[in-house]
This record gives sequence, C-alpha cells and structure tokens, in this order.
Amino acid sequence: MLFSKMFIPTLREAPADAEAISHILMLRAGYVRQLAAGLYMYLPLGWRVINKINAILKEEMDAINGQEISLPILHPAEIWQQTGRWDAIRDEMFRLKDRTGRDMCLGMTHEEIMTWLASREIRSYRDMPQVWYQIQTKLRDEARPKSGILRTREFLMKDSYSFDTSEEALDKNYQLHAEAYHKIFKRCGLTFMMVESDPGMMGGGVSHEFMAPSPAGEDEVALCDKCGYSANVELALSTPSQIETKSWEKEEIHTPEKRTVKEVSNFLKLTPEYFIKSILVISDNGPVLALVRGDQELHEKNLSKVIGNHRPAQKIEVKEILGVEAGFIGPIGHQLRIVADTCLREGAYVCGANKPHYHIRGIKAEEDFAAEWHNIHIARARDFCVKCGNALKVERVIEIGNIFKLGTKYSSALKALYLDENGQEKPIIMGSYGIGPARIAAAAIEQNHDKDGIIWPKSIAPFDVEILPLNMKDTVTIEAAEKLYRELSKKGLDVLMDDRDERAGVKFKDADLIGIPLQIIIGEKNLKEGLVEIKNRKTKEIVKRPLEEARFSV
RNA sequence: CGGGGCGUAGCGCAGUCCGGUAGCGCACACGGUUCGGGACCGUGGGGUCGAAGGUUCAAAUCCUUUCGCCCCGACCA
Repeated sequence: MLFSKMFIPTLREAPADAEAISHILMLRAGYVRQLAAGLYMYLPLGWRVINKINAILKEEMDAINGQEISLPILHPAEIWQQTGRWDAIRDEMFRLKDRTGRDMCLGMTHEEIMTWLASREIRSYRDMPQVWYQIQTKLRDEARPKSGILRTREFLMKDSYSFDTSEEALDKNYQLHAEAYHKIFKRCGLTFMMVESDPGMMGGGVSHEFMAPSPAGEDEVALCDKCGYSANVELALSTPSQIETKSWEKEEIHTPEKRTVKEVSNFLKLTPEYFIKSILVISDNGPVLALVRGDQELHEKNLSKVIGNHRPAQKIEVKEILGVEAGFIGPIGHQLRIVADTCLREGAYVCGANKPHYHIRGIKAEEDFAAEWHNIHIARARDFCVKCGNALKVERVIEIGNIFKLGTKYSSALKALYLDENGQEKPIIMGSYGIGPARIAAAAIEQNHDKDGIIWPKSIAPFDVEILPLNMKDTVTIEAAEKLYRELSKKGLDVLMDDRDERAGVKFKDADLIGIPLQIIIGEKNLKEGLVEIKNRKTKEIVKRPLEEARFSV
C-alpha cells in the first residue's frame, strides 16, 4: 500500500477532549475519528487493525468448533419481554417503534436472539453440542461513554454461545472458551489475566473476566502472587490486617462536632482501624445497620447478597430511625438488624454512641451488640488472601473479554427445549462468551507505546513493515524502494511505503506515531554503499543491511 | 442522573472579568530557498464566535434558555 494513496490523517496535536493514551494516539495517528459521544468511525489504518484482530478471533473460535453466523441488530421487543430483560433493563437499551407501531430495540447483546434460534432448530440431544458465534455490532445507550474507543455506545463484539445437554458438557465448552481466550489474547500481544467475576444480570452462576492491566482501565482486580487467587474487586474476598486488642474500659467520650472517622480518629489520636463505621441502609424489608472497620469501605454488592436490594438512608431517615444525626450512630441501644464485617468480631472499638456529640470507647462484639457476620468490606491492596494468607495486590485493568455459564435462564424463558435419550423434554444448557475487538486494540496501545507513538504487537499491526524512501526526488532511492516493496509483498507481507514527497523528519515522525513494528529506511548515503537501515520500532535499534538481503531480515 | 470544565478557522489556543473593525501558532494554497527527526521567507484563502431569545447606539464579551463535548462520581446485562 502506498502512503500517498491511503487516507492517514495524522495530527501533530491531539484534540483537547482526548484523555486516555490510546484515545490520543489513535486520533493523532489517524486510526479513528469521533462522530458523537461514544460513536467512532474507524479510518483505513484503524479498520485494518480491527480486521487483524477479528481474523485471530475467527481462527481461534473455529478451532474449538465455533460456527460463525450473523444475527440482526434490530430486534422485536417480544423476545426481550419473554426473558424479562425488556423491563429489567432501563435506559441503557435503545428502543424504537417500527412503522406499524411495533416495539423494537437495538441489540445490546444477543442471548435472546441466539436462544430464539436454538429454540426453533435444536430438538434432540443429538443436535448438540453447538457453538455459534458472530462478530457483530452492539448498541448500548451508555450513561457515560468515555476513554475513546474503550467505552462506546456502539461497538463490535465477538459473542459466542454454547448449547449443551448437561452441566458437564457446559463445563467443557466453558473450559474450551477459556483456553481459546488465552490463545487469542496471547496472540494479540497483550498482558492479561483471567479473574473471577460477578455474573450480574446475565444470570447464571460462574463467570470469569479477562483483564488487561492498564491505568486506563475501569475495573480493579485483587491478586495474590502466591496462590494465584484473582478476582474482580466487585466480589473479591480478603482478610484485613489484624490489630492489637486494646484493653479499654467501656466509656462514653465527648466528641464535639466530630462526625467522620477521620475527625474522630484525629481527635482521639487513634488510627482508623480502631473505629466501627456504621452505615444505615434501607432494604426492601426495612432499615439495616451495616458495620465495617473504620479503615474499610462497605462492599455494596456483598451486602446485597445478605440483605437484598438496598439504598443508603437519607440524612432525615437516619435521624427518624436512630434519633441522632449520621455522625454519631452506632450498633448499640436499638433493635435494628445489624450486618457486620467479620473482622469486627475480634477486638475493642470506638463507635458512635447514638447520642449527639458522643462516641463510646471499648465496644466489643457479642458483649455489647449482636450482629450477622459477613464479609462486607471491599478488598484493598495489603489486605490478605483468604486462601493462603499472602498479601494481596490490587491492579487497575481493562476488561477485554468475559465468559458466563448461563445455565437455563434463557432457554427456559424462550422454551429452547430438547428431547433427551429418554424422550424427556429439557431446557438447553447455555454459556455465553464475549470479546471486544476495539478494547483489544486500545489495551494493546495502552500497554505498548512510548512518547513518539504506538508500538503495535506484530500480530495486530495494520502493516508488517513500513518502507521509508527518504528522498523521493532521487531515482536510485525510488528504484530501491520499489524493488524492496515488490519483494516483501511477494513474501505475503503487508507493506506500507511512504512514497510522499515529504521531508525525512515528517516521515520518521509519522512512522513512529503510526507504530508499524518494523521500518526500512532507504537513504541516499547508505544506498551508495548498497545499504538500507532496518529499524525496530520498539527498541529503536537500527541495523544496516545490504539492499539485496533486506528482504531476508523481515 | 449528581458535581466540575469547555464550545472562537481543519487542529491547538488568546480575546469574555471591564461591550466598540475577530486574532495567534500549526495545517491548507501559490512562489522561492531548503532536504536524515514534524524546515525557512513571502503572499493568500478560510470564522453565522455551538444555537435561540433578550439588554444596548453597538454583543464573542452582559442576561435568559437551550444543544453539544470532556472529566469525576453513580450506573455498566
């Protein structure tokens, strides 16, 4: 491909509204342009990258007997109504009506449609297993699109679905997908890990996420180097640091105007670990007091597992229910349901006295209050692994893929049933598995760049090699460049040649920005000795090779 | 949806407080000189100042409304 014939609008300066590195570099290097919030267009270079990634996805999906199909993105509402998601999902679904007034929506994902197809076509246990996949556009009216192509309202997703007759068979397809995903991300040159995740509203039991470490990520995972425990902090468990039990006599202390843990701990010259943080929430069954240690944050999702739906109490509610403002509430002196973090079972603490401007020192669990004990704190770095006791790390990550065991949630709702060996009618057992190609591209840039631009992993670079003939007015240079271009193309390589009549500096800058892994620089002086330079974009190493042999070095 | 910021030429910005001929750099076009890390000189084209309404002799600037984009948070099937 000739640079002069390709649309590569590079930018010297990044548009002001780009923040994430991958976003800035993709704009500057001419890979993408933004149409509106969360809507991006892929320009020739960007689309080549996506297609390279898609090719890898297809190879690895085919290798586990996945079959590529293509489903509509415009869906009739009825199918989503049958699984209950039409109502369960609120503003995030794009909805519309067709000309006859029929409710429709744009697909956020394709469990419903895939299952609908299976319900029509799979009748016997003999028809399974099946793994169907597509690389298809999804639409979600995101509350907050952000970070360039990392979180958009319209995006491509490789989504596959497995249909099986037993949990064991599902396990096998799940495992095959996990292995395929490892291969895919490895081939794409990413640093990544597989972690336990919260299935959320996908339903079903087990799920894992594939995470690429990057400061640009939106998720955090807790990791144990020793035993390999790794989980999204949304569900990670941890053992907090132990603290020495103080031998306090129980007493009320006057703490005027000291409301937060920070204020009271400063006032009493105690570290926050010696406090109980009391949080009043309103559940569907009335108010509940949640307790965590002063240095911890309440884990909403874990609390939900214990008490179901809940929301924080408003200030007025706190006063109505406990008779005192939020800064001075505690677990004693009332009959509220109490759910406390397990670590509070041991030790003596300071907590609110349920009396204005007073706290109590020397509170002990069981002696002074009764509670239901659960792990309801958010795991933090330097907490300890619940499995092996080693110190945990917490890392910021980009979610690049996920796998879910769906079970029969969708097949039951949509009557995707089959007859087993005994003529019994049973729901198909399903799994669903997603990967975002654009996120792979963005994560690759986040993990591989320098001050000059992108450094693509070879496997997903838009081209394998870029030839830079420095002086386009020199016929010897041009001839050498064209010869090399033909030779490399003949080898089956994707070659970009910067044939523009630009100064050398411009070509160097653009080449580094665009990030093709190898550059072959053809300069007049070297060429007089029959030499060209081969430059590694990542290491910046340059080796000189005879023109005649250059093709063997690529 | 809550909090914050920003909309002036393709991009980056100044001008807005304190109303008075719309500017700078880059990019673009033409001419010349240059030519291995985003060249230099000269000339030139390009803007309903996000939009609507209002105040005023006069609005990029003041007031009201509205739209868009970004960031933090909530949310994230």
